[in-house]
Amino acid sequence: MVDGCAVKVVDADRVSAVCERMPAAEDLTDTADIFGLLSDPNRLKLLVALLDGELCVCDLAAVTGQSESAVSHALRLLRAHRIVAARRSGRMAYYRLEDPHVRMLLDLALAHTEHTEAIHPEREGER
Amino acid sequence: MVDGCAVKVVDADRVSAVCERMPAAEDLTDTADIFGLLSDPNRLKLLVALLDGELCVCDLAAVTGQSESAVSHALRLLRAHRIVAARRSGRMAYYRLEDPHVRMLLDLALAHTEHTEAIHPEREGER
DNA sequence: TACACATATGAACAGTTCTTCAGCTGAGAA
DNA sequence: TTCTCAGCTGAAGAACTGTTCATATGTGTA
Repeated sequence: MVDGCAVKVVDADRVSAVCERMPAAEDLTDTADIFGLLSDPNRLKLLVALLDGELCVCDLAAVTGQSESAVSHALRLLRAHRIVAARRSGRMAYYRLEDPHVRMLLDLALAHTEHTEAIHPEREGER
Repeated sequence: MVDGCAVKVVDADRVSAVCERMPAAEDLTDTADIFGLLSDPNRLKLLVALLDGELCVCDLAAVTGQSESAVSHALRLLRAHRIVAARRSGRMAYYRLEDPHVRMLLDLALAHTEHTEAIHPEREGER
């Protein structure tokens, strides 16, 4: 299970302990993928819009201020990862947030950024 | 506060209601930035390694199987966003996870991926 | 002092991701 | 059937991101 741990370590015990607890590489990349899907402001806005319930593509475009094409591309990606799901009705497509796990992440993340008074870093902070 | 909402909407009421609840664009981009920092498997691995406490750069490199240079670059980014902080001791630098908000996101995300039995999608899923 | 070591940094390249544009599909209305 | 409308898609270019290599800084040791 241990990859390249123990090459030139300082605190060998802590290193192997941390390696023990390290999740499988596959789980880490899956998790990173989810975060990646949430890391685009436009996609994030779409998902936030869907927190309250389903919306059709053109309403999503209106709410998020994106082109319908851009929305459609974004939804396709999210749909491929089963984060949203579509319900079709005539020529309309209604999307909803399907992944409860992602919903929790969104709730947690938004709860914080709204409280935290904009600590805009961006600067090379050393302390 | 409402951007370009109400252009060509289907359900005008829902659209304006959702626009009301939509967080400020600035908060959304901040949140997206945080998710972006968590969206790289190597950076994620570093942060997970730091969940239990501080580690020096070379131990982080050993644990995560990355070059020390790569680790240093990643830590610089995370430091600039105040997600990690460094403690210097001689020529060593010990890093710790500084942002409790990010810690919560990591805990939540990992708790799920470990339970959820690999629902590897990647396919164009329609239903 | 000179050297070795831990970490930091800048620049450059490769790979990925986002956006836009043009055209496509399929459902409903005329 | 034909037209319009909602949504979908692929391709192409631009913008961004991560990695590597070479070099720099700064601390402890000889």
